[in-house]
Amino acid sequence: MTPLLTAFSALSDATRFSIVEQLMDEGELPVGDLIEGKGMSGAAISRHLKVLREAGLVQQRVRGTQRMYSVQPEGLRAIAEWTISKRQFWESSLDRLGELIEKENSWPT
Amino acid sequence: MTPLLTAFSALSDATRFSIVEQLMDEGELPVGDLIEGKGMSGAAISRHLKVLREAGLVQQRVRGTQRMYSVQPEGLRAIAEWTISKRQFWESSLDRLGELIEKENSWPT
DNA sequence: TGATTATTTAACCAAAAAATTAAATAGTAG
DNA sequence: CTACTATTTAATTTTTTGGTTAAATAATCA
Repeated sequence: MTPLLTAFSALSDATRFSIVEQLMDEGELPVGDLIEGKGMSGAAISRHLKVLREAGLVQQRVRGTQRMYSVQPEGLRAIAEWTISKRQFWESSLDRLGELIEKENSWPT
Repeated sequence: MTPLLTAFSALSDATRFSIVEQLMDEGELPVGDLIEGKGMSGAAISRHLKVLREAGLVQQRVRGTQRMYSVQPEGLRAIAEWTISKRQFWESSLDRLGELIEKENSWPT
């Protein structure tokens, strides 16, 4: 599977998506912190982390007895590039998007 | 499932992704044209189209005996918004991205 | 109306994905 | 070295996904 499809696939699961969001919000975290509040066994979270790792969305670092996880740009960049390359299909009606992007700062055509 | 996760899920399948790409490249097409070259039965393609429709990624229009499909911005916009809102995580190393975006045209912070 | 074309839906099956519990690994501390 | 903590891997089960063929729908045409 292409890196882009792998990234879409990894993010299509609610648990994995919430892990990525948490790492974006709170920065580098040990697995233990990622298990809390997900309503799932540590083993399940561990396997989700493996999927995210293989998709290039997160990276692992060893600190003593724990593994620290953080967001890795690679997988995300694949999505960003694709999205931007297809922007003609979503930028047309800027209604809600206007909240995020001022129209002065436009993309190159 | 949230619209964003539904969109990721819909695009994570190679066949569905290629349908979306084809519609973006060639514009509105009847189902028959989408079946060709996908190496799969029409019934299978029809079910993939249903998934894409429910994800808001494509729309259907009836023309006589055939259904014409085209890209719909909704689902795509969910991905675009999320990607842009998280750009700090992928814009850092602009190496390959520089090909798409001139640095003068930057996003608002 | 009856046949033809285009597409969807139904019933079914195999393969992949996601969860569980239990066992294995690895680092740290006593 | 032994025990403890943190996390991963194994074995197993359940659920979901994606494909198939056959039947159902719908519009058009002779």
